[in-house]
Amino acid sequence: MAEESKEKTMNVEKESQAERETVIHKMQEQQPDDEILYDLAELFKVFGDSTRIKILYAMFEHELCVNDIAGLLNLSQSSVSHQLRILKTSKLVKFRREGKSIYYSLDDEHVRSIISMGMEHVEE
Amino acid sequence: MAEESKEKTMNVEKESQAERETVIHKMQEQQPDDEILYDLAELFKVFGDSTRIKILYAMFEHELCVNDIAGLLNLSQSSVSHQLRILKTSKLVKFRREGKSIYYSLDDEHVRSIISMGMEHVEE
DNA sequence: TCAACATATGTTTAATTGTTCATATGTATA
DNA sequence: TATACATATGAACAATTAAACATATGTTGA
Repeated sequence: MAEESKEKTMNVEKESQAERETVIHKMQEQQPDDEILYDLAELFKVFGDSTRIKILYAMFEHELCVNDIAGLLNLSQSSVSHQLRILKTSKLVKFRREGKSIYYSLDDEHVRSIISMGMEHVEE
Repeated sequence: MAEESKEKTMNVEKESQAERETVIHKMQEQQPDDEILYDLAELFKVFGDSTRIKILYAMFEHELCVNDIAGLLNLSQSSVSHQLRILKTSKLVKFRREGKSIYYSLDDEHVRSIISMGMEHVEE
């Protein structure tokens, strides 16, 4: 009796173990291509620098030119320009020229959403 | 006449320039504390590594133990464990012990949302 | 308690990356 | 077109960090 119960339990465990392996196997197929996950990581890497986050956040409400940003955040013009290039390349910001100045702004709503979600997580 | 028109234009430009400066000044006050933006960047930094993204994505549907992950993603046990520690510290994953194994899963819906948002941006 | 398994941690090394300084490009105006 | 202003770019350096290897901790069952 105790023997049977034990065996039964073991069988159940074996089965759920086998099931788990099947699930895991399926997951391996469902997992997106490495390339896409690599791109995804690259995207978050761009958000993962405090200077760039400050720049992005500053543009939340209003477009800004390079000098505005440098003054606002107390950063060198060069540093801001380098970071804006990275943000441009990742399509996180867009820009328009007006005379001598170039005005930058957030490229789309995804950017806002991602930052907002992150904020919610951080503020807990 | 032409003179007056020019002056008027200049005034308008001056005013909007002053307005812009006011707006920028307000922004400086609205900008969250440096510390929060620093934490936010730190959070995204955690998402900004392809190994960690792969691990997180693997856990999208199902909890996994360290060995599962290592096997699934073809990573060393050590590497997975190190990365899980980082994910734990950032509260992106939670875990429960079952016998010898420790099962990890995504900590909350924010994690899923942030990754999904990122995916949408990348897939464009 | 001991052996085997699962996970965690410490350390070293190679590669990545943000900033700074110097300089270049581009634009408007006198 | 010459000068000043706004932005971009190149190169060098310092700091960060992921992976690998070795080892430690913790758990189970004999």
